[in-house]
Amino acid sequence: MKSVATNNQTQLATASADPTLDRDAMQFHEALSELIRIYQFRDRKRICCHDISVTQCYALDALVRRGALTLNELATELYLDKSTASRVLDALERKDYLVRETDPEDRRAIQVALTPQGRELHARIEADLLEEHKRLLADLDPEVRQAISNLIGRLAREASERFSRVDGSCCKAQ
Amino acid sequence: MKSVATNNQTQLATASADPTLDRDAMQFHEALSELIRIYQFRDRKRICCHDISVTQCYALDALVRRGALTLNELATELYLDKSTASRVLDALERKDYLVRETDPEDRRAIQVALTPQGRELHARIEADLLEEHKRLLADLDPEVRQAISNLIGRLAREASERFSRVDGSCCKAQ
DNA sequence: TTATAATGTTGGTAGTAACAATGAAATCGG
DNA sequence: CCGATTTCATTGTTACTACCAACATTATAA
Repeated sequence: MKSVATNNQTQLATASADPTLDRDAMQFHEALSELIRIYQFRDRKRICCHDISVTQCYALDALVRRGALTLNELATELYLDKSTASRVLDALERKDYLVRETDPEDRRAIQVALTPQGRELHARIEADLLEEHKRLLADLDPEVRQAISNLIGRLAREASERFSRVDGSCCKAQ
Repeated sequence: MKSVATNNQTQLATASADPTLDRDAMQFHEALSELIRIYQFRDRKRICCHDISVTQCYALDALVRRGALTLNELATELYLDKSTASRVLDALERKDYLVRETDPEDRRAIQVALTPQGRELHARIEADLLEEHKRLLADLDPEVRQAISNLIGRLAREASERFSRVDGSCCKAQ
């Protein structure tokens, strides 16, 4: 179906229905790949500022967005193993960014809650990112900004649906 | 909403010049964060299909885009330490996706070149991604597709400039 | 009550990535 | 030309991440 060394097949697949789709998709693919690539590398060196890692940052963010969570909920939210999530919490708890509290309704479970320091760190990181994004948007027209946000939001939603549907566990790698 | 309860200064900074920028930037920030987040998690489990990791995939991609490279060039391209890049090559060479060849002009250096298998794997991965992106774009108008690609390309370029300029080595983490 | 399931923790293992040190080859200065 | 320095790639070491499996504790079902 998709041995692409040649591009005849993909053309055949959709050319009749939508002649520009292939070219548009190619352009989109190149642009998005580059964007993802840049942000991914940036993540390693910049998002995780102040003294936390990328995963820890996502954990903080999840706790701000969703409020106090149990470890299982957090692990699900972050697509992590619960043991990994537990260790992520260890690190954040050591730095006083959150606390584990036993759930009064289910004494097996814990409620993970941010401390003021954790909330403050998250706010600082968010503010930094927002500032960056503001600079990126500054010289665009307001209606273009709106269009971008809408489109990116839509992309995110569609991507999310697609990825959650498929879920083949690839990448054991080595 | 969100974390930004704290910062009046960002409002002061630009409110007079551009009244919608703050709100637009906020929306953009949320949309983009979500997109990045989704792609980042997907990376871990899906891009790296077939039998290679994310980093290995980027290495393949760099070799396709830039042709044969020395290890140093590749490490720079991937923002990796030389030693890490060398081990990435180990893995890919073991799977016969590339070969190391001594550079005839500098016998300290190696030229890393893809094998036919490596090229074919890259083509297959690209084709998969392209197919996904095609599906994402399929129900958008052609002019909207163009606008998206242009905007994303621009975002990538601006982000790239910004990130390469700053380069504070954060994230020692733990 | 006992059996089963769920929650979170810990141990073990593998992979990733950085820093440091090394060997080998090229380059520079005298 | 020769020694010192620099550059290129690799190996050793260390730290972190993430997965699986096993476990103690608690909840729920039979």
